[in-house]
Amino acid sequence: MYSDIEGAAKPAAEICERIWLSIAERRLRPGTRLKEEQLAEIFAVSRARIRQALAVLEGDGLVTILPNRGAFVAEPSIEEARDVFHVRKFIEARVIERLLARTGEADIPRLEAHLEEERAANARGDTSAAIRLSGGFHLLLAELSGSDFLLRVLHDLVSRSSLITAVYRNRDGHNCGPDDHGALIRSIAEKDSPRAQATMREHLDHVEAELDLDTDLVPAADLRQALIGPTGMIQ
Amino acid sequence: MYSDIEGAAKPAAEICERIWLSIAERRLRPGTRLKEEQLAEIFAVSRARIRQALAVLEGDGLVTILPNRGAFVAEPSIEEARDVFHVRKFIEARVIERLLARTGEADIPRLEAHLEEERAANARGDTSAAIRLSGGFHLLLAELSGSDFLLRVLHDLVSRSSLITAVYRNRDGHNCGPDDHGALIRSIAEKDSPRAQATMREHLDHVEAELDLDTDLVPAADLRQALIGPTGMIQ
DNA sequence: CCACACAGTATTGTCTACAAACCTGTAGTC
DNA sequence: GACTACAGGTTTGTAGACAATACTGTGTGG
Repeated sequence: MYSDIEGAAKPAAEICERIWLSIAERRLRPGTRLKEEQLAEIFAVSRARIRQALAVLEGDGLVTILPNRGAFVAEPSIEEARDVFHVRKFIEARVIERLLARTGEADIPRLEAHLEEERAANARGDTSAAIRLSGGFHLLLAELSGSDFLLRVLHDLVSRSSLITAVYRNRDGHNCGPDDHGALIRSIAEKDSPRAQATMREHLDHVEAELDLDTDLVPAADLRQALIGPTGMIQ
Repeated sequence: MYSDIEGAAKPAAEICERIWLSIAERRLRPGTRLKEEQLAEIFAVSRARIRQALAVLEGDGLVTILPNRGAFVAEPSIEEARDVFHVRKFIEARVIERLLARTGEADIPRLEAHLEEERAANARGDTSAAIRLSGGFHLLLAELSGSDFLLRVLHDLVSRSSLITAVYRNRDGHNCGPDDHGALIRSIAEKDSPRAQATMREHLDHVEAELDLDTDLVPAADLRQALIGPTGMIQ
């Protein structure tokens, strides 16, 4: 997820990865305060490195930074969740369009190798790896599409999706089922662009359907709303 | 453009704004090296502030940072340009969809006030203001849509579009004509979502059509390609 | 005369120390 | 008894200095 970030500072990407995984695994709940010095001690690095890691995570929508206040695990709203998935459907359709427009003969083996890793992680119950690889599959597609821009946008979207899934998922299923990814690879191998795009759309619909985006039980997004309610009256 | 960035450090946003405007006005050409100390002296701030400004600009695709090498004004490829406009059409359609789904009675005056500013800037030949307000119109729509996520994504897209327009525009016209924005406001006022979305799409098509995205005359994107050519043979 | 290696210079990356802002708890006053 | 003002402590923001890395120019060997 963050391992492919360019830069001499390898540890910074590692810190992002660890924090991101902790959020995706629900070990860090939304709203949790992330003190810089505390993180610096945990990761045994200087505060400066923590600061730039937090800045990256803020850019990906995983943490919210309030000036002079500190960093907190972000709390995506239901509307944001819908927007993210809405946009993802278009972006990933474009990714597949670009992917199939390329030569792309050598891509299938790489995709299947990735899928195999996913299956192995699921088989041995390695949740961390499963989450990481699940998002990584979509990023691999974007990478193979050859568009740096789409890769960047999708990185952002996948990152946000991880947080959204952690907050709103209604059962303990993983982000994306490997079966869906397998079907996706088959569609791509057939080089039928409209059909592959449709498969992707169904896959994302499927992921979105596993979320509780209908309830108003947003988990303490705002203290005021959580205690008083939207109307402003004490309930 | 960058003026609404949250944060105690107001100057950082100002630096981003100045650099962005210089790029959009073609005062800074793609590939230009941006030395930190030099910028620090120009803006009379510390190098640390420059670094974080450059990091923000890199996130918006305006500059490219090479580790241990420095920051350079980015050089968007033609394919990236197409991707950006392709994505913009979907994002801005979504913005309008969300905007009209809201109550949005008080929005029209704000949009018209903004349009008036645009016209005034154009009338007095203030290119800086015209560029700033032209992008700002689209950001205002996103802001009025009420979606922080869409606003963020669109900020990124508008930013990249500015650079793309600066590189590839085939005449001296501004980014967006105010007339198009006027038609857009009328469509929105009528609360006919499909029609307003179509108007937006036409507007973006219009902007894209003013770019030279067919030529292979990418202005020195890569020194090797610029001097030797894609085939690798001396021409 | 050309190619390679080396050293000097300049620029970036990182760390540590200081200053400013915010929150919490306490004392004073109406 | 409750509200306001103030002080202490904690946390973030900023600046400056040091170390690492990459580029440029010169010298030497073939």
